[in-house]
Amino acid sequence: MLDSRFVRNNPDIVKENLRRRHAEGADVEGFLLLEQRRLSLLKSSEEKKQERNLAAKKIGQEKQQSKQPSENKGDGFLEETAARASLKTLSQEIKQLDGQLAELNLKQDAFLQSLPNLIDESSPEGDERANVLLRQHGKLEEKTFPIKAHFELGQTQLDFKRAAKLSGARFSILKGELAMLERALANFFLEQNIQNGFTEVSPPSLVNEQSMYRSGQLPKFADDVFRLAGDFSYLYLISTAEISLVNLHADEILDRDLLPLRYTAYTNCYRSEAGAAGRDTRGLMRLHEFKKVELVSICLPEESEAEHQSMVLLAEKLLQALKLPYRVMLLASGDTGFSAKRCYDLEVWIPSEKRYREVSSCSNCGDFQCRRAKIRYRQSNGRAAYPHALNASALPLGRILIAVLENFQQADASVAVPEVLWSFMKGRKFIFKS
RNA sequence: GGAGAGAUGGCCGAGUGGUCGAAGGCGCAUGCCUGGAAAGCAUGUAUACGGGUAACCGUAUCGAGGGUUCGAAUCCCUCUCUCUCCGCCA
Repeated sequence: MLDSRFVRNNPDIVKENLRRRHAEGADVEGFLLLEQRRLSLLKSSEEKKQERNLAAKKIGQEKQQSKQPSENKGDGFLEETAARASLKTLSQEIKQLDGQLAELNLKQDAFLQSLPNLIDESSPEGDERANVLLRQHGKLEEKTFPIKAHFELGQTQLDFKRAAKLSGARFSILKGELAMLERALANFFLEQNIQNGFTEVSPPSLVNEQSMYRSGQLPKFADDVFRLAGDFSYLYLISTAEISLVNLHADEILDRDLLPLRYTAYTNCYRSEAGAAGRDTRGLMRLHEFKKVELVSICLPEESEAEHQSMVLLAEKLLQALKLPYRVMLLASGDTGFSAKRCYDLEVWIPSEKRYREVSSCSNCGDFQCRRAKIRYRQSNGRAAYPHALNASALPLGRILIAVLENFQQADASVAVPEVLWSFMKGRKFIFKS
């Protein structure tokens, strides 16, 4: 969320940002008018409160004094009731003003919640076609045999038919060696992340509405997430562990020395894929439920750039260790996520599709999420300030399984297990060997 | 699910209608003391919003929301959360 004062004082920057993000439609001018009205109401409400407080205090003091010696009372009783009557009117006026204010505050909040983060200067302008290729790693090998898509491998170990029976489309069942491979990947990712200074967290996968707002999923992306029904309709299924991890320190003022706080979590992720009907309908590419290892870092503003770079590098190293060909893209303004200032995508080579597909978005959100979530830290001058929040997948299991199955498949439809996973695979060097 | 207890500042904890943004302690910061440190002493130490170049001023906040009152941390109602005991349960 952007600071209301910032929006008030820099409406042109906000408008320009909306244009760059191809997200026009937010009524900035309307917001300015609303703020004008809100601030004038606020002023008169506070002035009336001051008047009321002073008068009430005076009554209190007089009462104290009259208690002590038994002085003359005179017709003080009459005066008192008259004064009280006018104060009562004042109180009612205040109540009315505050009612109107509350309404405007809600509108203000709704508008600010709907504004995306300011895009970083370094992000190229345009939609996804303007994304910039930063670097590429790994060789694209020509196989001597026809490549099979991942869902044509593994026979009964990758079972979409039964998954449909249990749950419907966009669900999967992994069995045997394939399930083990998924677990091996998860363990490998987690252990690498831990070695790189991230603390493992096992958080809830169901979070309340407030958590969804705080990390930026709501209100804009209500269609993309699953929500429980009935008595538990305040709970949402997380679409990424980022939600749980960012909310860990919501409403806290952190000791400066605690930063950076680096967390990694292995969780299921749930997405409605509302806008993706008909896309990636086969295989593991786009599911309602998938598993992912996520990174989140809360760090000092002056360190967030370096932190961003090192998190991308960490995710890249995982792909390198698996020997998967990938490339790194700097996302253009129109393709960068709602909460992010700047975002790098890691894309891995998918042989059956003959193209790179996204496996990780590494975002620097600046203070956007922390302001929303009221995460602060104590500066050395004693004042509280918002730290920066960053997140990255490292890495998602489904899409990495696809990449492993397809990139390392053999002529006999078996698949070579990447060497770094052997120890997690009870020494298996191949799976699907008949 | 049944019965009970509780929620106050970074932490602990006092406070049952007025001078309470809130005693006291811990922690932290600065200064004095010291060869240096500890102890001791002194001073300071919440957040948000609005106004002001600033010093500062105003308003709000004692789990959340509502009510009573001239005035609420304190009284009333609703909700949320935490803890203890019993029952059930992976």
